[in-house]
Amino acid sequence: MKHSEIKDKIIDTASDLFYRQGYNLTGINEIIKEAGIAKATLYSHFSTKSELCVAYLQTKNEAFLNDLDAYAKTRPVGKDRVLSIFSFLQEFFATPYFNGCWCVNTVSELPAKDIMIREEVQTQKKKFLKLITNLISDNLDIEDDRQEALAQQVYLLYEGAIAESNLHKQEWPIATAKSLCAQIL
Amino acid sequence: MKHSEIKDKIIDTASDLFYRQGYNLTGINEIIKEAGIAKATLYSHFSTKSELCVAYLQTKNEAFLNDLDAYAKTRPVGKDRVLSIFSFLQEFFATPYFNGCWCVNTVSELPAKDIMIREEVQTQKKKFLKLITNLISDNLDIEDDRQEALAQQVYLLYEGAIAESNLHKQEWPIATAKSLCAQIL
DNA sequence: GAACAAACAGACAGACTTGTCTGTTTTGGT
DNA sequence: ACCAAAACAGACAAGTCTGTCTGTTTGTTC
Repeated sequence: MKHSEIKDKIIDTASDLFYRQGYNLTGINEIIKEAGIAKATLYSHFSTKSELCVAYLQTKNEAFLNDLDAYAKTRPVGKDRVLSIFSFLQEFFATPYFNGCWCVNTVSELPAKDIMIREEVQTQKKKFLKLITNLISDNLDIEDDRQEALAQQVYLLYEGAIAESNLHKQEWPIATAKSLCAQIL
Repeated sequence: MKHSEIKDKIIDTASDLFYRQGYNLTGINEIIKEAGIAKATLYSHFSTKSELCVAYLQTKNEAFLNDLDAYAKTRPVGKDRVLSIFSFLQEFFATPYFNGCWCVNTVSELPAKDIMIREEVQTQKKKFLKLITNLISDNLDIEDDRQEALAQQVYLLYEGAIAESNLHKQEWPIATAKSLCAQIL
């Protein structure tokens, strides 16, 4: 296996475990066992567990933004395309892998003073907000100075929906957010 | 100190630490040191750390519902009284103690299979949803069959606001939720 | 084939964790 | 003033964790 392939394998395995079980409840030993690599190999790629956590968040978020963007493009231009972020979430919720938002989950586990990871999460959420803003400006006929405020509202609905559908293990928060979003667009 | 006073002291201390630092990052030894009690005393009141966690969530939630209810009653009847839940959140956010939602934070830390605490959180959130429903039916002139759906929307906005204001450490998600709520009432 | 880099297995240090247990001191009710 | 219940201090068991280190094996390049 190539050097970079091993690195990817580590990230993939860690991502799966971190997301399913949580960061603190997943040990380094479990990761290396699952990935089938030696401990020294992991530490030659990532010098701390925290560093691996950042890679996990980045990888997960990049895939999310790409998948969501591709998904939206399959919908007809207009309102539908903006609302598709909730359809996307509904499909994600229906899978057995769904466990809420990786960013929120990770931040909840860390001490408030762990600035590095909190900032990483904030950066990623800003990218997501940017994606929503672009969806709105590309698909709706709204004056420029209202776009930002509308994007924040949609963002808030999405975040509420993913958190609450996970907490209750029910779909209604997503449906509620979607219909409210349709109402304000 | 009376028996029940010691129990309260344990819960108060544990609540403070669990909320500030997280459940997994707070050890039993830290709690007893901070509370100034012996370990055996703690274990005579709570047989496991998990049991103490349930007491923490119940106490915190009860206080929250009572405080919120009392706060709302200081506002004029009508829309204002419903919107006051966001003013309440804004005041909470402004304190140095603010660290998001204790329920969401705790659930994020626990293994998915920890049913007991997840169910406790779901129960408490249903009580909160009930409080919102009551606020709506008491203060707005809305047909009965729309009340439940509206309450779910307001609930979703609140939950999004508390989570995101905590994640970004900024107030705008609360203001956004409040104005969107005012729009749909 | 020799040499060098990287992955391997796994022991180990040191510091944590929860929960139990022993034995001593304090406290409250009669 | 006595007695029992309860709180005290803290050692201890048995397990967890991250990160380091030693030594062996594999794979690639010259």
